[in-house]
Amino acid sequence: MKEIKIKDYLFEHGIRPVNKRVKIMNYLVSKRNHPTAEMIYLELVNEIAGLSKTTVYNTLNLFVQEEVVHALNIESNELRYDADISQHGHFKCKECGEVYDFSFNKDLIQDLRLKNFVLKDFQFSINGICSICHQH
Amino acid sequence: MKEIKIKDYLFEHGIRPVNKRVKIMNYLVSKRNHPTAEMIYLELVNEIAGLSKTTVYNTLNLFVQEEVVHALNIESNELRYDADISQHGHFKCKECGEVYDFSFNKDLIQDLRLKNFVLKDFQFSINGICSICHQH
DNA sequence: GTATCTGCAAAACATTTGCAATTCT
DNA sequence: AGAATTGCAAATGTTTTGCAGATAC
Repeated sequence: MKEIKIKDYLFEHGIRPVNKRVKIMNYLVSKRNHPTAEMIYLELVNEIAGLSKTTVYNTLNLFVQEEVVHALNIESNELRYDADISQHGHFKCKECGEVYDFSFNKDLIQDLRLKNFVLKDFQFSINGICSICHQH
Repeated sequence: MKEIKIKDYLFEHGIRPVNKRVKIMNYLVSKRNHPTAEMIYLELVNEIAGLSKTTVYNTLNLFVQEEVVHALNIESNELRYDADISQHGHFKCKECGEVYDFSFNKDLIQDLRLKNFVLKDFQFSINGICSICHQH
């Protein structure tokens, strides 16, 4: 997605597309690497003159609030961010730390205890060993 | 489960069943309320003379390491603990904050991207509105 | 008696907040 | 000009760590 498209996308979701926001969104959309705020800051601080961590946090919180980005609780000590807001789960490899997406069918949750519950946000994370690390 | 049973249970899992550990495990097993470390501390500090938060954390970390308790990433800013180590998910109500268990079948994951992956720990959390809050 | 456990205080760490300066339209 | 955004420094809140004293078996 081009930056001009991202500008439109943010604008359509009620987010003023100021430069730093566009750059951060562009990073999320093009890398698709489920980064932490720290990772985004470290990658962009050289590219964006005078970027601060506060702005990264402000921007990510705005994106989450306006629902163009999901915050992921994959690990307890850090929040990761994902611009893919379609329903999917995340697998994190204990060996290499890589995060992989996977799909699941929520219709297979059939528990009477959730009768008449309104299910809103799904967070499905699995950890283990990925196929690459498993070969060794 | 009686405290004597809990003593045996801890011992069988390689955990020396000292008094404070038995009390903390007993709390988790009898309440089944997915508490935070803070909640456990506040509930037990009156019952156990001179309990400290450090001991609560030490004990919970030991329980997680020895796999008699699961640490839950339901919310990003706090870890919750569950002595029910069977596979199940957690629903948290946005209104009342109550956490409910639900069962799921891991067959709902059908994704070729996880072929040859070793799936170890499952964390499935949903939030939304529970049936009680939804009536109002 | 020796290894383990405990608790205090301090440290670590990610994230949030207050507020003054800057920037955008 | 006026409102929104930014960034610094300080605050917050949870969890961890170092270490000396207490306790368990």
